[in-house]
Amino acid sequence: MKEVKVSPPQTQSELEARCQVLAGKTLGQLAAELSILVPEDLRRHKGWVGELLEKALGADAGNKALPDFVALGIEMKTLPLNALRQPKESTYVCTVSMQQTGELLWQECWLRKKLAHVLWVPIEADNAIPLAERYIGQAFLWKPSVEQEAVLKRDWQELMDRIVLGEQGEITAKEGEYLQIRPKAAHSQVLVDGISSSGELTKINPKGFYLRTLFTKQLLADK
DNA sequence: CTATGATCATGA
DNA sequence: TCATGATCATAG
Repeated sequence: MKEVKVSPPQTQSELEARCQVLAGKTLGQLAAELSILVPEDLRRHKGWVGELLEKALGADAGNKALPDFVALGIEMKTLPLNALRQPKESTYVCTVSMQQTGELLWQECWLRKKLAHVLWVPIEADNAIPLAERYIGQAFLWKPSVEQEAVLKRDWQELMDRIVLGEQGEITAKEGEYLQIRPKAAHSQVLVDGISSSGELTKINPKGFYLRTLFTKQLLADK
């Protein structure tokens, strides 16, 4: 089995056309076309669906800190759906830098850049459906509305303010309306440098920004 | 270790 | 039941 390589889309309409073709296929069909093996389940392959879709659409960013479709500046995210066809999980966006001290600008932050233009790909994710039989839905492009961006900016600023104050150890996933901060690491024993409230260097568990399911439900409803 | 891709699994 | 906190895989 040799994996099929898909070239990067050159235009947005080319990307949309590829999504049109994917919609209505199962993950098993798509994997077969690309000569990729379907795992038993996702327990030890949590990123498999996202990686499959990136390959199918020709994402070319690899694991670099760039949008998936570099030339188009578009980020791709899968949107796992439950049996009710509603988003089932929160969506990971990016890592939180734990040693910020000075001024932080929303206009320049990584999170805003990542969410500037997103291709959402809904995928059946009900665990009652075998992985290979799950259907791919109709993908849609999204840019934050003025209202959405205002809330994201507020959440981001409130959370980043606490990190600047050295309170990152106290942040829980309960904070934030659309955004939340949760652990993002191989396991809870992984530690990175952070700044404590007294300004000292301290070790803490890495964290990431996630979009709440409440928010992605809205996106799906509004599309 | 950091980035990418996320879902798992348990307590409330 | 469901969100929070924990965890899994891979590349560079």
